[in-house]
Amino acid sequence: MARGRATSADVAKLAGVSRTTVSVVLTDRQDIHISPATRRRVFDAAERLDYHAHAPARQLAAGTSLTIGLVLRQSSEQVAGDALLGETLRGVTAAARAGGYRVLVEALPPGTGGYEEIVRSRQTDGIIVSGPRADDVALSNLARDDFPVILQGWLPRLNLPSVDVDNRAGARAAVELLVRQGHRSIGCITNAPLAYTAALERLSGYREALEASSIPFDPDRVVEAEFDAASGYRAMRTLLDRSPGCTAVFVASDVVAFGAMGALRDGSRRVPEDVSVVAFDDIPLAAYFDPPLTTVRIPAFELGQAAGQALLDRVVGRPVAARTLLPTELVVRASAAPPPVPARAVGSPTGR
Amino acid sequence: MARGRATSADVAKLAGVSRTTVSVVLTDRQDIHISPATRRRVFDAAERLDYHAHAPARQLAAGTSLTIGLVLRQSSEQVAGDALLGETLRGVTAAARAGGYRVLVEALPPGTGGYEEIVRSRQTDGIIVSGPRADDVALSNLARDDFPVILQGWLPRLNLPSVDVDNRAGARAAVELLVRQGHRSIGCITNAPLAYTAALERLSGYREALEASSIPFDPDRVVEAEFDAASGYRAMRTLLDRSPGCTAVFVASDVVAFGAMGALRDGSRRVPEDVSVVAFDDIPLAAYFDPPLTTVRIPAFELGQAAGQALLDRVVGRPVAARTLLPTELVVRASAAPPPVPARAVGSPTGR
DNA sequence: GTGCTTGGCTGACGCGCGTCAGTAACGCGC
DNA sequence: GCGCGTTACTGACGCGCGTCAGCCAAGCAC
Repeated sequence: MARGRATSADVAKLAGVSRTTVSVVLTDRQDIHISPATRRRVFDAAERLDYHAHAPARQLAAGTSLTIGLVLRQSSEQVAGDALLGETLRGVTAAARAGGYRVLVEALPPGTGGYEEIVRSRQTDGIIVSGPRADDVALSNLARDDFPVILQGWLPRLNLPSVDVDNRAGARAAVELLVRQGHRSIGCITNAPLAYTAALERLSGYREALEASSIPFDPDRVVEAEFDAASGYRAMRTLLDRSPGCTAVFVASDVVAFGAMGALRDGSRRVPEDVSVVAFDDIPLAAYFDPPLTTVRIPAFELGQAAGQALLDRVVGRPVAARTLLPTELVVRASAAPPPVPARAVGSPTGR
Repeated sequence: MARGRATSADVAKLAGVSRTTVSVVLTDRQDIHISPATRRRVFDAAERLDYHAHAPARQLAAGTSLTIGLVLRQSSEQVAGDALLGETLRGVTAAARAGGYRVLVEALPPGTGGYEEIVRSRQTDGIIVSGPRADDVALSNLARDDFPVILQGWLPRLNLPSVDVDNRAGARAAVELLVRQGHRSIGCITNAPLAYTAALERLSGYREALEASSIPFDPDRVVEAEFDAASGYRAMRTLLDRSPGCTAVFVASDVVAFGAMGALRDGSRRVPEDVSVVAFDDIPLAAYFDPPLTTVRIPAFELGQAAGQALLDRVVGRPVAARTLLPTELVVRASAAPPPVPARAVGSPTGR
């Protein structure tokens, strides 16, 4: 009885007006004037009947679902390890709510599909695809059919608006700090296989910083990890093997860095006395690493919010930038310090 | 043109059948027989037109949204620090998908409201409320009106089905390990203020373990933290002040324990040589703590899955247990060891 | 041939809402 | 008194689908 059963017709009858008037009042349409007295009667009746408009009916009639989709394409391990996911999710929902929208989440490991259905069936007005992969057929179909899609992350080919963090600039800033501290032998452990654009971008930032300081790039000093601490541990062992002379390492993920620091401990290297570590993400625990981690902060909430906002813009037809890059911030803590031995040119930008 | 514009009428026309037949075929109704030939014609036509049923229209006609809601009531800090959120979310979506449902997520810090609207407006057929608070008026309204609601977490008063991890048993197992190792002076740092039932339950488990071993409960040895590593750091300082004699601490959250271990380091206590630490959650990083953390594993994915399944059962009217408690598992690593000094009765269950 | 089933399909209604063209009442200037 | 807005509201249609009673032809027993 009380289960939201009242319809707008009931409200109309109780208020002594037509259903149209009820609709006009409750959707708060500005272009049609209804006298304050009538308006009030409608509100009262609606409240008395505990009326709530039936969302599907409204969606059918209005032609809009007022819902956006968030599709998580990351693998299970990525999701599990992504300490910033909650923040990003909050950002998306915040942006959606601000625009009067809801958020439908689809967590689909790559391989499984079917998420295009939620937008093709008009259950959502558009989707944000997080962690897109280049081999995603559904995604290119959607792009071809001009559905509202925003990429959170980046894909080179597809002509879809993307919102991301400025991975390259962030990585560059991190490595530049190491250079400024006097390091010349700097390793790099990626956050993921290089098929992931974010990993590639961060690696590019690393290279840029080296090149800007005329430090030759040495492929032997780059080791790929994949998302979790275990891979970071292994990568650091490999790096220590291949390039024992490194005085600093840029690890492109805090979680991976956590494992890497474990490997340094096990190899009896002190951080930062023997080896400096700078990482990427600034997860909540980073400040409590031992030593506290110097890392590049990702504005996770803002990232979600920006993606949500971009999608809403796209949905209502406002222009959307092809690529939005959110700035990062280097958070300096204690895991990076000048190198141990002769310490050439401490404090000067390069050793030129 | 290609934007999902084809309706079932178009399919019917192309296939040379009625709209009813199209509906019957595409919704795969078992109780009405359609000849294989006709069936095939319908499928072909649908595919040729790239037909996708309009979800809102279907929802309106069928009276079900095939969508469930997941309402996150945790504070922003909790969400940010909840390393297991992604897993739980995956579990919920997995259960939903298995039942043909979608998941709508509402991330609403306490204080903000309005989430009851998604179920009152029939946008979702039911909701899972994660991190429910006792003072949530919307929640009691929903319970009163008999809407399908599943609590993830527990609330004493409300008569709503709940799915949770067995916090008490998990905590008890953790503390029993410490007792078995010979500890008699065991502190406790909660994961949250005791207004949170999970925190209270874990504290109860701690007390039970002590009582079972005839170790007196000392309120001075219990310090409340709140979700993050910073509070764990502070709590441990307090505990060290108040009860310097503790040889072990049960910290009811890995993240809090991470901060607490920082405080131990700063206080020149070694783990586990001077102080043993056992925690709760088993976040992905726990295995890489220094030393690797002995902790109680929460089956996060299964938790979400169980909650999702319970809600689906509730929605279709199947009976649902009033309280489902998922078992935890004590993961023994290196952060707990027998106490330093005389080590009374190592290996025997209690020191009786 | 008649009556009765059965399989295979359709016509028409209804779900609850948004919306537009239209109407009735009213004021106002001349 | 007439024309001409304005204001405040309503009637009726349509959104795209699920569904049920009912229809027709074919098969079968007698």
